[in-house]
Amino acid sequence: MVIDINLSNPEAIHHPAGQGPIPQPSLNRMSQYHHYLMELQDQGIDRVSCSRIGADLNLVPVQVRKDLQYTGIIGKPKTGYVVAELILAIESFLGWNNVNEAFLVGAGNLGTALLGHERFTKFGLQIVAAFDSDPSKIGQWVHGKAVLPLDKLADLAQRMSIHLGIITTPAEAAQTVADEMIRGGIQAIWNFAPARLKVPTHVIVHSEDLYSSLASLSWKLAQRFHVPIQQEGGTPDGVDANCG
Amino acid sequence: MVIDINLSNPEAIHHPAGQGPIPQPSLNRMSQYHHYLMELQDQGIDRVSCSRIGADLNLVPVQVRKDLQYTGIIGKPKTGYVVAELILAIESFLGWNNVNEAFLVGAGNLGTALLGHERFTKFGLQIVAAFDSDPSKIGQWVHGKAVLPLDKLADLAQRMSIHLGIITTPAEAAQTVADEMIRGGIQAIWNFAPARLKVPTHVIVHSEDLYSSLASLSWKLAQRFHVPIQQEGGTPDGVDANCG
DNA sequence: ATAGATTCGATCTATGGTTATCGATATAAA
DNA sequence: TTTATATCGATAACCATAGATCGAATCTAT
Ligand SMILES: NC(=O)c1ccc[n+]([C@@H]2O[C@H](COP(=O)([O-])OP(=O)(O)OC[C@H]3O[C@@H](n4cnc5c(N)ncnc54)[C@H](O)[C@@H]3O)[C@@H](O)[C@H]2O)c1
Ligand SMILES: NC(=O)c1ccc[n+]([C@@H]2O[C@H](COP(=O)([O-])OP(=O)(O)OC[C@H]3O[C@@H](n4cnc5c(N)ncnc54)[C@H](O)[C@@H]3O)[C@@H](O)[C@H]2O)c1
Repeated sequence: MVIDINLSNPEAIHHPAGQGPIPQPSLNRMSQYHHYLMELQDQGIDRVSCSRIGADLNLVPVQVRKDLQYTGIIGKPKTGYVVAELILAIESFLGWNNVNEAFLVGAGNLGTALLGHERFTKFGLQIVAAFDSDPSKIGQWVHGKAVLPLDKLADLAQRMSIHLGIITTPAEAAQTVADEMIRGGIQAIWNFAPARLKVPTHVIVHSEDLYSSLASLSWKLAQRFHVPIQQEGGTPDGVDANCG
Repeated sequence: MVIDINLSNPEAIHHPAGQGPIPQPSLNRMSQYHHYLMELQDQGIDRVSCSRIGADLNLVPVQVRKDLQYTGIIGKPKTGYVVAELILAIESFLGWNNVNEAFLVGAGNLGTALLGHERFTKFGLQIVAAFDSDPSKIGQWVHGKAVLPLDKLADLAQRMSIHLGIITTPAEAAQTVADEMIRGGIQAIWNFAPARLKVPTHVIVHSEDLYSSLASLSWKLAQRFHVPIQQEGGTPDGVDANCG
């Protein structure tokens, strides 16, 4: 999910050159393009067209073209784009060529998984420390990162100029943690707890709602089994097969 | 990101009573409503209006009303909805009152986190077994679930009538795993690997693309720091604060 | 009992994102 | 060199979703 979307404030999202806003869905597709292009590069393919990308990613070519235009890349008729250039364009567009140092709070199941995910560094995300409130976890090391007491967060974030916070605590604690992060000057929060965070407008919050995805999935699955009668001229199962 | 959306096929999504399609964004919001209503119930509140919900969830009341109508719930003017009824309506709508038994493949970092998440059972998801290809993991128990060899999956899925598969393997293995799941008659796949799965049209795939979220987040963060000049009458930072 | 306030449900409009179309341009083949 | 074809980039049409409005229903307070 993601889905997601659901901009409570439909304020335009502007991209660096100021050449107009970028739709959130386009932004979400960027990492797909990036991943796909990396595969192409591994295969030694150095040029690619929107039609090719679209065919492989199940998108109409014109949508691919529009999305890529936001990165500022310029393609050549008949040839398409240079894969290497395109990858760089996307990485630069997303800011993946700079490192974002982050603090993670909640060294539990999910937090541990994220802490152990080295691949994040390839995408500019460097989790530098973990925080928890559980005395038995404080002082331990998880995947090479120290678990510190939560009350050290704000001060450290400020001193280390950390701008990104990741919340993997239970929902009940999420707001407290977010407040603490903001107190430390953190600008953006990646929230995995199913909670609506109240934050000042200048703070970016991106909530990863797994339950929302689960809802979507189980609804579709329920459709599949409980309404086999429904047949009104459309597809046998009126449910789209691929979304995310 | 949640997200998403990105229906490659804009085929209508129909809901049980066949009273028209439900927008994917509405579906995604359902779990938010559910979570919020549970909180209300904990606080002993038994009635709620769309205005109230909207105020608390940062949505306009009319959108809340529309979303809730999809569940078939019927409200009373002046009073609003009965919280308990509404919760049941949403759960029944999403199929959360039935149990979805699932197989998980890839008992690594993320897989372990999911296996250990008991709360899923509250939402109808019961992960009954894990699978892996790593001989050192096979035969072990993770959070009380056996880790079995992948080649047992198809047969077991069929015999146990498992309809849901969860993929938490590296991207390279995802397609193989998906194929195996489909061979076992699995109808829906919750995919956490950053890979586009090719599946028959009758199989539902929901990809949880964390990199996509990360992209969105890091783009917004990059905006924040690299374009402080941009000031064209709108908000100081033209980036929306809350999305998911 | 009646007046007033509030909210639901339905219809209509606006916005934003997706998709189709068209001209321009670069490559490849004749 | 010329011609055919594929692809880009821009514009325009289209469609889904979000948001506004309005009448009808219900509750509360006088
Ligand atoms: N694990 C999953 O698969 C999964 C799936 C979906 C959603 N989530 C959500 O992710 C979050 C974390 O899930 P989890 O399974 O890792 O839970 P967990 O219980 O394993 O870990 C939570 C951690 O947060 C710490 N914590 C609690 N209160 C804190 C506070 N006030 N300050 C700092 N740390 C605090 C706990 O000590 C613990 O280490 C939850 O909100 C959960 O709903 C998890
Ligand atoms: N851990 C995270 O925080 C995180 C974040 C974003 C995305 N992801 C994605 O989730 C997936 C899993 O991540 P992870 O960190 O748990 O990786 P991991 O390496 O810890 O675990 C992967 C597991 O899959 C198993 N596996 C490999 N090939 C297999 C096959 N063919 N059949 C069955 N099992 C196989 C491995 O033995 C291992 O146990 C990856 O695709 C990763 O990109 C993970």
